[in-house]
Order: sequence, then C-alpha cells, then structure tokens
Amino acid sequence: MAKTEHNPTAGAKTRAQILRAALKLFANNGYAATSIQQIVSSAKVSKPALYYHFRDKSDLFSALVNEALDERYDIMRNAAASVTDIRGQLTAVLTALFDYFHKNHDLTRLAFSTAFAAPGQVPRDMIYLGKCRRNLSLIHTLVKDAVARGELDRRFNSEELAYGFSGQANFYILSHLKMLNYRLDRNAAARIVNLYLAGAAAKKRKAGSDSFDVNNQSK
Amino acid sequence: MAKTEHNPTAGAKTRAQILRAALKLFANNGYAATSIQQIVSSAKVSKPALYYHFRDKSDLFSALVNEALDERYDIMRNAAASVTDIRGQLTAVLTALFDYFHKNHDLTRLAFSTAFAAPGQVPRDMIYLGKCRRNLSLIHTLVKDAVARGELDRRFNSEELAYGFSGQANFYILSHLKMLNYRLDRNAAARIVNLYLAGAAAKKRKAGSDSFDVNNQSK
DNA sequence: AATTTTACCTACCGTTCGGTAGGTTTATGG
DNA sequence: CCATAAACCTACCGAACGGTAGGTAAAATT
Repeated sequence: MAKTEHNPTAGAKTRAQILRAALKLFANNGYAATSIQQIVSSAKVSKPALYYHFRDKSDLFSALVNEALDERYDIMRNAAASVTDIRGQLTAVLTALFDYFHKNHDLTRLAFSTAFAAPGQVPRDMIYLGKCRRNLSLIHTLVKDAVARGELDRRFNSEELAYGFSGQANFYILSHLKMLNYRLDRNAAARIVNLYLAGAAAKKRKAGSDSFDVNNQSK
Repeated sequence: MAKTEHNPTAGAKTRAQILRAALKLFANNGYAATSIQQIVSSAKVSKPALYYHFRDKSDLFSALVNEALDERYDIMRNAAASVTDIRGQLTAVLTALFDYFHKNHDLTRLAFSTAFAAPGQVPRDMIYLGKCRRNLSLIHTLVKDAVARGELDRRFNSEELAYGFSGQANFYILSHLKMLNYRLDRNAAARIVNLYLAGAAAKKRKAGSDSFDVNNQSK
C-alpha cells in the first residue's frame, strides 16, 4: 500500500505521526469528514510529507483499516486457539475483544465504523466486506465444531448459532463506543456467553445436570 | 425543522422530491460524502429550491433521520403491544422490523449508519443517541416485565437480557444490509427468538416441559 | 386592483478540498 | 569528494464545497 518499505529510518517517525493523527481523526469523524489538512495539521507535518508516504487519502485510510481489521482477527483467532470447549472459546474470544477494545479504542471504532458504514462512505473497491465476513466465519467454524462435538444444540443450524453470538458480542462493544455502560471485562464476557448458552427463558426444573452459576463460570 | 408548514400546496412536491433524492444519497454515501449538488441534481430542482425548504444541509439530513428513527420505534412499539407473552412480543417485534426493513431499505440503512457511525461523521448536537437508546429501552421494558412474570430467567439481570436480544436482532438486519444471506421473514424471527430463549447449549434431557420445536413456534 | 407571500430562478460568493510542481536539505554509497 | 536517492519544503492548482444575493412569476390576501 505505502510507497516506502517500512524500515525504521528517518522517515519512519513522520510516517508514524501521520498514522497516529489520521487514526484519531478517521475514527472520530469518518473518512469523508476528515480532511488531509486536518491530518497534517494534527500530525505537525506538511502535506507533501504525507503524500510522500502515502499515495493518496484512500491509501492512508486503507493502511489503517487493514491494520485494525487484521489485528482484531488475529486477536480472536489466538484467543480461540487457547481452549477447546465452546464455552471457553467464546469466553476467551469475547474477553480478548473487550481487552483489545479498552487498549485500542480508536482502532476498534475505526473497524466498526467502516464495517457498518454506508457503502459509499468509504473509498470504493476495497475488500473490507471480506475481512468482516472473516470474523464471522471464525465464530462459525467454532460453533460448527462444537455442534459436531455435541456441545451445542443440533436443532439450530450453525449459521444462526454464529449470528446469535456475533450479534451479541458486537452489539456490546458497539454500545460501549456510543455510551459507557457497565464494564466490559472477563466477568461480563462470561455472563454474556452464559446467556447465549443457557438461553433467556426461565428454566422449569433446575436439574443438577442443567444447572449453572451465572456469576462465576468458565475456567 | 423546515421553514414551511407542510401543507400539501405547490411546494410540497418539490420538497418530497428533495427528500426522496436525499434519502437515497445519504443512505448510500453517508452525510459528509453526499453533496448538496448531488441532491439537487438527482432531485431535478435548483439549489435555492432546496434552501427554501430546508435551512441547511444538516436540517435536511435531520428531517430524514428523525423520520427513520421514529418510524422504526413506532413499528416496534406497535408490534410489542399486540401480544402479551415475551416470546410472542419478541417475535412480533422482530418480524415487524424485518418487514419494515424489506419495505424501507434506505430508511433502515440511514438509521443504522447514523446510529453506528463515528460521532463527528454526522452534524453535531443532534440527539440521535437518545433515539437509539429509546429502542433499547423498549426491549428492556419488555424483558423486565417478562422477568417479573417469571417468563425469563431471574438469574440474568434485565439489562443483559435486553442487550442480548437487541444485539442479535440488530446484527441480523445489519448483515443483511451488507450481504444478502437467508431470508429475513417471520420464520427467521421465530428461530432467532427461539435461540435467544432456549440457548445454544445442547440440552442434556429433553423433558416434556422443556421441549420446543425449532421450526415452528409462537402464536 | 393593489399588495404581499410563496416558491422558486440565475449567477455568484468565499472557502476548502485533494493533490502537485518544482526546489531544497540530509543521509548514503561509490 | 561527488553523485544519487530519500525525505521533505513552499507555494500553488483547478475543482468542488455549502451557501447566498437579488430578481421574478404566480398565487393568495387585503
């Protein structure tokens, strides 16, 4: 994407400043509402300096979004790989996402705005949809395997199982971006997974085999 | 918001043309990426004609978004009022949302883009966050009452129950806006509510009292 | 009939947009 | 010691932006 190889020479600092400033602005104002002038002013570099490191505005944006989406994906994948049962996996994924969210507010916001924005809001011909689908596929694979292992209910197909979990997970993070509600930590993650697995309906009989503790679950 | 009272006189047709063109453009390109010139060209009116009917760009946008958000809210409220049990209510709400989505693609897209967009992407000082919260509150009230009636599991608090359902509901519609997956009809709504109520986990014993039919449920 | 209001029109305003032409400094390799 | 490329700089470009000044034809009001 960028014109230069990213060796840590002189220009690397300038490049980093640009990326940092652009990230904050793109994340908070979106692509179209962020001007090159704002970016270079905020980064305290000149306009040709920016155009030396990036082909054009969409190239700069693209570099940031790809980083955001790829990092999120890796985070999820690594979290899922650390455990084998579905409850542990989903909790680990959710905890990792929450953690990443707290540490990288702007990258998360950027990932979500571009994923859910209007199609023309963002430079066209980019393959962000594929990267968004990829995250869903990851969850899909997880639940599919879990169904095969008998951990999840066979009466639901794996697509709707994946949608159900992804929907809840993304919605929690998304609402947190707009309004701060209660803390998103691993306890919250465990509770969310619990609701997803156990269901919202009141249980008629709390048989020993079906019982669970809402407040402290998973490894 | 608008300068004129909206009596159906001569100018009403022009106003409607502007609104229709603006809706399509805002929904597909977002606020910042849509220019006044594009709108008036698409609506086949002159620029002062637009500025006669709307104070400025944000006023025009505001009129559309408020319509979109208010309509969605009314739809949900009416659907929920038609039944009394939580399964029926959630299914009705979801079915109504799916139906509205199919009939008003652009309005739905507009509602979602503005609800989930970056804060600066949209003209500031608007109270869209309140209107988004309102929808969540509606679900919250529904599940809270259901918990009180003993229909939902008391071990979950009502906030997370509301988040869980809203998350799934919104995510289904959102993904449909990006990529067409399987049909969003009342059958899909029933299945989603089913997953939400029954939970994803495999049931250890399918006792008569706990059994359910995934494929055909609710009233 | 005179006057006011509605509902626009053509033409244009200043600003900002993304992007560049062309020169300059600094590190690097021969 | 010189050439070459990297890493910028000042100054500027045409186009598009949101918005308006000032005039006008037709309808409504007095």
